[in-house]
Amino acid sequence: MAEAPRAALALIDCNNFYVSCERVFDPRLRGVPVGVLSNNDGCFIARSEELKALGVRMGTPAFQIRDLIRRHRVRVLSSNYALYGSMSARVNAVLVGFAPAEAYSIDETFLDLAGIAGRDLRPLCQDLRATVLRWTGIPTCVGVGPSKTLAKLANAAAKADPALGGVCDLTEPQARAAVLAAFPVAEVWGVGPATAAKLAALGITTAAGLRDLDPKQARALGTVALERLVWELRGLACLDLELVAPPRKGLAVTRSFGRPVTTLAEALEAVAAHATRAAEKLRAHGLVAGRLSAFAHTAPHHPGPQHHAARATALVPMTADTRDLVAAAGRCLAAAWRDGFAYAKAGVVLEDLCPPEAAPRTLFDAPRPGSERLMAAVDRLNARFGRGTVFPAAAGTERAWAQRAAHRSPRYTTRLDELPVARA
DNA sequence: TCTGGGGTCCTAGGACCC
DNA sequence: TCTGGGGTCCTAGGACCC
Repeated sequence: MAEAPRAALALIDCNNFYVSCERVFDPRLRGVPVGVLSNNDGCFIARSEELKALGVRMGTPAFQIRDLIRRHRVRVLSSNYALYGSMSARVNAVLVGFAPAEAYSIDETFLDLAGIAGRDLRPLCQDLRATVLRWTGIPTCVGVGPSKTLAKLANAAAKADPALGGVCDLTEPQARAAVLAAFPVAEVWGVGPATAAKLAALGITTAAGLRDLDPKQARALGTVALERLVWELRGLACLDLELVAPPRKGLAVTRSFGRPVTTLAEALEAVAAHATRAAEKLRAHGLVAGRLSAFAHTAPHHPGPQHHAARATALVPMTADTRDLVAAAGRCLAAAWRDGFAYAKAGVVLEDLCPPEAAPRTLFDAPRPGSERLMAAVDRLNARFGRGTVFPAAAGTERAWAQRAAHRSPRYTTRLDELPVARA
């Protein structure tokens, strides 16, 4: 009987992805501590190795380490998602040339190496890293294992130990034992703080400990997800590679305000702008929505009275028309609004998404005539002349509530007027 | 003064039905 | 002197991920 092909999944993870993207286009950022901030210039969401070495943790609020930033001349950047999204597409374009691929997140891709398994995979993985680096400028690490969870774990091991040269292969059970015994269970993919605490109470602190937990006990302790994790750590793949992206279920546009908002009029403007952006995203996916909710809430970190204003409504008929979504969002927020609070954040969430041809027909609520053609024209104008060229009046022009983004780099790869310039 | 945004999956519990 | 059992659907909230 022929032996079944050995399962081998590779996870390619870009190193310090956002920082690496910035460094591709600005060499002055190389070799110095660099951090990229979240929206609103709030906290650090990407750090160069030099910044990690200074002890700056993921998610640290920028204002808390102002001193350290000045002392060590940390280069601080606002996030530039147009650049990162486009660089991510470049990396994936390289990877799909190697093997069937699942783009898991903006900086991680799984590859199915089963067809190539049975020989040493390390030279292939090194070739893959070198090709991505040469063609995109982005450094990566590669982890290989018989399941997604073990591939993730192998990747973390490759990142942690420079001696491995950026590649760690855990397909062989002998290779796994030592790595799992040294790997903190709290860092296993799928184990968050709540589960880690429950496991610690049982004396389980390493990935090896979780692997050896009775699957039934794992299910009782957590959920079916924790039981699956035990099997995955034992080398049994429970999570399939998703070569075709599953249909999207929901979509949200939420933003903190640049400063506290106290009036309904201002919050309505913000929510109209968010609904406008949500409608654009919805149409870009070729979908319509059946349900919308809008919210505004106060800042949970701040003292003072807290309030979370939120309402949802059905969209009948289902729609992707900016005018419908802006109107629905405004009605929801106005209905939920209470005066007397300092609101910090607002958003619009769309759910029950489906392609228009799958949307139920309604007898009495006909869709707006000409909606599709009008929206297509608006999208074309905004694509050609820049986002925000055409927008509903309700979204306002003052935008005093808008976010800070004081340090954004140019959109090198997606805007002609922001192309990098080389002087020779 | 200053603490992100956008997703998915799972479960419990209520409403409702036969 | 005593109130079934089982099924589906929906929603809210928790947990986790990047």
